[in-house]
Amino acid sequence: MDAIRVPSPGSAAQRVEAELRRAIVTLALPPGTRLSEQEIAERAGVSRQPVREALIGLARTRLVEILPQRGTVVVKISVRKMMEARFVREAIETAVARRAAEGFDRSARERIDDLLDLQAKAAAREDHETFQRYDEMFHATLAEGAGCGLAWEAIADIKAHMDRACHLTLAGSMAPLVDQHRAIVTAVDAGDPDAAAAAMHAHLSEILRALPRIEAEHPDLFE
Amino acid sequence: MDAIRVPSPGSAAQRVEAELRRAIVTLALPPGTRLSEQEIAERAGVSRQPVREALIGLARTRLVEILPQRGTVVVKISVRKMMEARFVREAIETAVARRAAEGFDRSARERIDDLLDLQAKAAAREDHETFQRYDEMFHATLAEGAGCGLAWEAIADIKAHMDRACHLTLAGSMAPLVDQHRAIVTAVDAGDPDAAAAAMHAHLSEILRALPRIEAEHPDLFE
DNA sequence: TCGGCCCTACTTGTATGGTAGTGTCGACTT
DNA sequence: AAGTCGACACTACCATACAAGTAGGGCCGA
Repeated sequence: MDAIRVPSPGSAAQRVEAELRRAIVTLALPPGTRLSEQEIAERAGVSRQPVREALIGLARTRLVEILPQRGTVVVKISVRKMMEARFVREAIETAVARRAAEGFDRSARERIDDLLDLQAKAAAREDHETFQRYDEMFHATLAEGAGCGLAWEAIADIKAHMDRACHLTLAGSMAPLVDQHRAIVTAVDAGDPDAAAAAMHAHLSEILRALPRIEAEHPDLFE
Repeated sequence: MDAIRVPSPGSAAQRVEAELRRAIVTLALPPGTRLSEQEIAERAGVSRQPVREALIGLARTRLVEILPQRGTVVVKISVRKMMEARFVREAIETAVARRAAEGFDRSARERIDDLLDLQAKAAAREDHETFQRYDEMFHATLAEGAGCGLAWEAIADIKAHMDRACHLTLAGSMAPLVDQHRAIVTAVDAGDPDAAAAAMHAHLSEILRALPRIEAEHPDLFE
C-alpha cells in the first residue's frame, strides 16, 4: 500500500533526507510543522534510526530545528537570515563570476548551454521544480567551470535559507531569470570580469524585489 | 580507568564529534588514519550510534570520508581544495570587512578588543591551540558585529580544509597575525571599507606564502 | 607454481528495546 | 473557583542486536 518499493540510490538515511528536503523546500511541509521520527519512519517504511540521521542532516543546514527531548519542527522562513544568506551568496558568486570570466573549463562551458536550453523549456512549461533543479545545476556548473567547485558546496548550505522563498516567487516570472543567466554567460565568454560580476549581482538582487510581496502574502510562513 | 566521567556539555554525539574534530585538526589523527566506529566507541565509553552520528557530521565537512561497508578514513590535505577554500573564504570575509566598516555593533566591538588581547597573550606563550581558538572567535565576532553571523557559519565548514595546514604554519609566526587583525580593526574603526577589505585580503593571503614550505616538509600529509 | 574459488573476519547500515527528560492535562487542595 | 501538585504520554537519545556487504587469505585444482 505504501509508495516506495524500489529504493533506488544510496542509503535509507540519504533517501529520507532527500525526500524530506524536497518536501520542505516545496512547502509541502510548511514552516512550523512538527516532525515525528516515529511517523516519518512508518511512512517511509524504514526504522527510526535512518530518519534520525536524516533529521540531523537537515538540522545542520537549519531547515529543521531539533529541540532535545521535545521534538523537531520545520523552521520558519526568516527575512533576516534570508538577507544574510543572500549577502554571503552574492559575495561568493560574484567572485566566482569574475574568476569564470578569466578562464573557463571547456567541457563545463558546453554543459552550460544545454542547461540553459533545458531551463528555458522548463520555464515555458511553468514547471517550478525542474526549473529550480536546472537553476541549481547552472550555478554549480559555473562554479565548477571556474575551478572552484567547493564554492558551490558552500552555497548549497546557505541556499537552504532562500530556496523556499524562491519557490514562492517563481509564479510567473521564470523567463527573465533565464535571460539573466544568459547575460552572465555572455560576459564570461567575453572575458570581462567586471561585467560578469555585475550581471551576477543583478541576478541575485532579483529576490529582493519580490521579498516584501511574498512576506505580505504569506505571513504565516515567516517568523 | 577511562577518563571521561563527567560528560559536561551537550549530547554524546556532539561531544564525540567535537573531540574527534579537535584531534583531526591538531593532527593527532593524521590524514590517512583509519577510523573504526567500534574502537572509537570503546575509547569514549559510549555506544556505536553516537559515534556514527559524529562521523557523519565530520564527513559533511569533508574531514573524513565514509566508504560504505568498507571503512572511514581521515582525508588527506588537498592543496587544490585548500586553494579553493581560501578563495571562497576571502570572497566572504572581504565582503564582511566592507560591511563591518560601514557599521559595526557596539557590544561586538568591545569583545573584539578583549579577544585581541587574549590572542596576543596566547601568541606570547606559543600556545597553538588557544591561539587558533581565539582566531576563530575573532573572525566570528567580526561577522556577527557586521550583522552577518551566517557568514561565519558558512566559513566554518569551508575552513575545515585549511585548519590543519594552518596548524602546521603556526610554528613561530603567530605575532604578525595579531597585528594583521589589529590592522583590520583599525580600518573598520576608521569606517574605510576599501582599507578593511584590503587588510583582510592581506591577512588571508598569508597562508599562501607558507603553503609550499609545509607541503615540502610533510609530503605524507598531502594527497 | 600459478590461477581461481570459497570462507572468514572485518566494516558500515539498519532494526528494535529501553531510558531520561519535558510538556500537558487532570485531580486534589486551599 | 483558582492555584498547585502529580501522574501520564510524548519526545529525542542511547545501547544492543542483527543484517548486508567488502576485502583478504587460505585452500583446492589444474
